[in-house]
Amino acid sequence: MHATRVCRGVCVVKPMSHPTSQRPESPDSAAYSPGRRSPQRALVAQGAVAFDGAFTVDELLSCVRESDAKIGSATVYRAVSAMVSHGFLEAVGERDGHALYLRCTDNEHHHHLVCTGCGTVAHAPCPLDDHAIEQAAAQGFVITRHEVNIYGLCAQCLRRGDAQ
Amino acid sequence: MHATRVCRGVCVVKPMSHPTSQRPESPDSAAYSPGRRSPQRALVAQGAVAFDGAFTVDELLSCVRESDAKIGSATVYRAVSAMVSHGFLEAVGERDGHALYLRCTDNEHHHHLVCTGCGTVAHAPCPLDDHAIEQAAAQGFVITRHEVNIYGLCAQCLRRGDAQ
DNA sequence: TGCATAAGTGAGAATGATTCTCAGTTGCCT
DNA sequence: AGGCAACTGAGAATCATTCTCACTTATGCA
Repeated sequence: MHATRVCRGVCVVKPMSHPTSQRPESPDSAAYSPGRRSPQRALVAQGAVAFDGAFTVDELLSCVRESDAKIGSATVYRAVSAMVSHGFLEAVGERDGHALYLRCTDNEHHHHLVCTGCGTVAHAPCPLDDHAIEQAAAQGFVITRHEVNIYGLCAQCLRRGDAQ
Repeated sequence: MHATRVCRGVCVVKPMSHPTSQRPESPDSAAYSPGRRSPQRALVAQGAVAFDGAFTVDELLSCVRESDAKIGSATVYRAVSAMVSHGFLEAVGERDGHALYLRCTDNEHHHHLVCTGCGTVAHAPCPLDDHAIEQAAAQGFVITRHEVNIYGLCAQCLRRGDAQ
């Protein structure tokens, strides 16, 4: 059951940069995930924060393996899953059959517009405004869940003339 | 590149019924798919029309196999893929890891609200109104593609108290 | 009609992201 | 300190979907 606030407006939040070069924050695993703290989960959280846009589990795995070469892919999948269910990460669609995730600190309910060229993300409004929900209810429907995935190209990728 | 018309309103279009009992239309394969006509593709199209709501490829396969027990699953996947790219079918999300498809004759651009209990479908408005698109453009973004999947429960399933 | 050919078919193998299993390991609570 | 549940790594398993390949068959043209 999502929040149903209308949020109009699309604003760029995160220009992409290579995640391996910096670690801007050091989030404690307790900050995003319930249960025990482990160095692996902390590394995965750090990796997620280091990405400035949408990323796949594979990309996150590569990033984390630079700090811990022996970390298993199942561990990263498990950590991502925990972070998603705890709201630290959001699923924002897919790229070439790989699920895309995003660290978004904006608590206002909204969706994301992902640049298919570089992963840069913009905010997008939620389609489920009060009007839509009322009309669904008038027909006897109760909405329980929704996914909105929007893809496009950012200014930089348009300039570079990236395909797709 | 989708149409961007705003379409407000949610209306029930298709109460679900068992697809095996009737074949309300007999669409010619030429009507939905380019290329050669084959009895298999015609059967798949008939099966798709027989469903009054969202269905998975598996369900469609079972339905079609009542007419042609030897039809291969790859054939149905290929036919569904052709129908989707020709606009005869639409992907409307997933159920238990199986993609959901829908035959919708409404040409107005909109999305669908799928009952997770029975597959009944309602129309839902598109989130990408002019305002959202303009604001994306103002940030340099060009939207190329979007997916909106909404799930809920219809009046009947709510009465029956179906879970999820 | 008869033919050429490309598109469609069926069977089964391949793919590949994700999940599961299982035997350790290790935080954390008492 | 001890107990135990949660976490980990390795690799197997899952399973929807796609691919391959040999065969069949619409369809357009001569």
